[in-house]
Amino acid sequence: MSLRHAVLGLLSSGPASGYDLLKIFEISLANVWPATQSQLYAELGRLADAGFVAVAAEGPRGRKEYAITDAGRAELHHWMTEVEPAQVNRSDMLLRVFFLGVLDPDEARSYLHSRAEVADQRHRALAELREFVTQGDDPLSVYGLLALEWGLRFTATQRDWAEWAEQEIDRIGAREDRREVSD
Amino acid sequence: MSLRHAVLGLLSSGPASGYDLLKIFEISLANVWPATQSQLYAELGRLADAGFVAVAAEGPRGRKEYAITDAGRAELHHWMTEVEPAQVNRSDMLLRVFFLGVLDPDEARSYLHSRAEVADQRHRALAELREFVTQGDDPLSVYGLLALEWGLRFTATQRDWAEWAEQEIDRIGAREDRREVSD
DNA sequence: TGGCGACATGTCAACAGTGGAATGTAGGCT
DNA sequence: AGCCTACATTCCACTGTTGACATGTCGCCA
Repeated sequence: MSLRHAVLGLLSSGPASGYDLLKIFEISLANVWPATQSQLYAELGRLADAGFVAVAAEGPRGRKEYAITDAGRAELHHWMTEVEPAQVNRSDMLLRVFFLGVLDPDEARSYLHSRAEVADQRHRALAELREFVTQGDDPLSVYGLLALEWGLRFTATQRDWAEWAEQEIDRIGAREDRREVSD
Repeated sequence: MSLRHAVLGLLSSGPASGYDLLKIFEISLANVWPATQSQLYAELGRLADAGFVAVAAEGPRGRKEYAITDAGRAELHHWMTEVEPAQVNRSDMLLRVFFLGVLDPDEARSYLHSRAEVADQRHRALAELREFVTQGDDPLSVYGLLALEWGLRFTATQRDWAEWAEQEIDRIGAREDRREVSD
């Protein structure tokens, strides 16, 4: 049920159409809570039925501008302050780690190496984005920068872990070799 | 479609019933890829239809032991080596950060403070788990320890970030106060 | 003025995940 | 012998997510 709160959150800083929201989802929320167009329009409909948003204006091409209502603001506030964020986040990246034993050591190392590279790339992309964003003036909201910092730290941790884990595979191999000799 | 690979991965180290697998999901995979009983049994059925697993033995109480087939092993290997892990992971924790502006500074700080505390608790629980696991002998597979280390690092990063962000809220407040004075 | 690209919304089928209910059996303890 | 617990499976309704398809319009530029 977080899509609905993402929409309420976006509308909390001003009215927008489904189309507008879709753009914002693609740009700023893409790495946190991606949403497709079908989902978005459907959610706007449900939100309107529930009285959390209302059509504030109609424009050309059937454009409907939605604005958040007081009930919507209350719901958003409630979600922000009273609802515990989910504690588990599924990760197919980590799921594979559990089964690394089905690969041979070279493949396992290669998997971890790729994780490190991907994390490093994402880290550098975010660093560049921050550069870009802090230079211009008003830019991404202040809170967007907190999220960006999270991404920076997270990708760095991920990269370092993957590099460590890759070396760990070697150490495991060495350990098993010794055991074979002593057997 | 990762549930199916989680099941294949578990079956790759030996046959098990749906009930057995459910236990394993609750214990070792709970933090990586949680699954419910209904999902599991349904997936086992589909996997059997697809020829990736087969009923190896039937036991008391209608127990069916499933074993992975060669086709299943091939599918698992393919998924491990050829399929790119998802790069985005939805996070309602981070989604809220984007909208921290709708809260007043006290509430925002409190939100971040809770995140730091939860992360710290989880960190300590994992540290204890590792203690427990590395003391006994064979324990969690070696690769499980890589995942555990990931959790340790991730929770530490999360805690540190949340503590930093909490202070950042103060700095933002101070900055805006100065601006008000100069206006 | 003709057409293209961006604007804009809506619908549908399929799959994935959640939570709960129903049902029944085997084995161990008293 | 009876009962309780753990074992074990199946089904269902609901929600959330994806991707594709369908449809139409406005405004600008050649």
